[in-house]
Amino acid sequence: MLRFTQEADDALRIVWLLAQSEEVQDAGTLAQTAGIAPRFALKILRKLREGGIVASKKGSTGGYVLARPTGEITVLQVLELIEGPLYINRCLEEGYVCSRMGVQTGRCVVHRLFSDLSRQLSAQLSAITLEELARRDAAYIRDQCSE
Amino acid sequence: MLRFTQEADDALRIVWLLAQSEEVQDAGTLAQTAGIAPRFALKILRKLREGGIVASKKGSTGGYVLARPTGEITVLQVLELIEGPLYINRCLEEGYVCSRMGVQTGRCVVHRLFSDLSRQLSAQLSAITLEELARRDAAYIRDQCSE
DNA sequence: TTTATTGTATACCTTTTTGGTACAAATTTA
DNA sequence: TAAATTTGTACCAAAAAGGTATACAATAAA
Repeated sequence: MLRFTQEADDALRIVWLLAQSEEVQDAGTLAQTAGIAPRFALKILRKLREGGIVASKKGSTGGYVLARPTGEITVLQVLELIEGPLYINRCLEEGYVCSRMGVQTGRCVVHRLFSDLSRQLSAQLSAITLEELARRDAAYIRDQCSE
Repeated sequence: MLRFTQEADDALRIVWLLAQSEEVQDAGTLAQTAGIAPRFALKILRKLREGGIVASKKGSTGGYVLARPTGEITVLQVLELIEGPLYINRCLEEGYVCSRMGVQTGRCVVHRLFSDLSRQLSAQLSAITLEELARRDAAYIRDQCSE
């Protein structure tokens, strides 16, 4: 149905919250303010940590922080970390063998169409860093207030 | 996982095949040349018919034809007919109520991000008609041969 | 050193989506 | 009438997604 998963959406929200403050935030608080089931948030946080987007600190004053500056984390990185490589259609997957409609000769129209779209989308998403997102947010709020 | 469904892909292939020839083509033949399970193709063809993209003719010499000229059928129309409205994320759906992160004030960054992306993608897909697709295909083949 | 708090890891369950099938009925042509 | 085709409804099975349970390990503060 061409949807991002809930999990990817949630991940983005968590990362966004972490980008809003420099301080360590614990999983429970993050989950609550983002509106995510606590256990599920932990699952996501683990993936973010393994992917090097987030760093964790254990113990009673523990929690999570961004592992890198906001200018070095792109939306695409977050989404792909959760969902895997961004391919808009099955036939674009690594190692996918398709025997239909001229693929043998590299002439499948459908394949090329999806391939182009997928590339464009990836390019767009990798151009948006958390820093950029914050800039947009600020600009949006400014515009709202000036009305 | 942000994938178009197999069904949408199949629908596009069927429509593409129909666009290649003016003649009536029966479901069996279409299914075979497109590499789709025969019964499944029928299911798709029914949707395409209800959606006014394809016209059908019953009886022993029956089959399917495009209901409109190729310049008046867009890729978006075909995809949305199968998958429903193109929303890249849940929170963009009609009537979806989201209580998270400033949506109340219309300030949810994530929502706006997905909203923008979704709109862009829709615009792109609705700009591509079957006619345009054929043009691209011809251009592609021309380039291939000139090498 | 104990205890509370937090993260880590694995396995499991439930629901939804997706892909595909069965079968009977209706329609047209030969 | 017989054969070939579309039509329509209902159903089923596999996969993906979303979320939970349980047990365990690490850390910091009391």
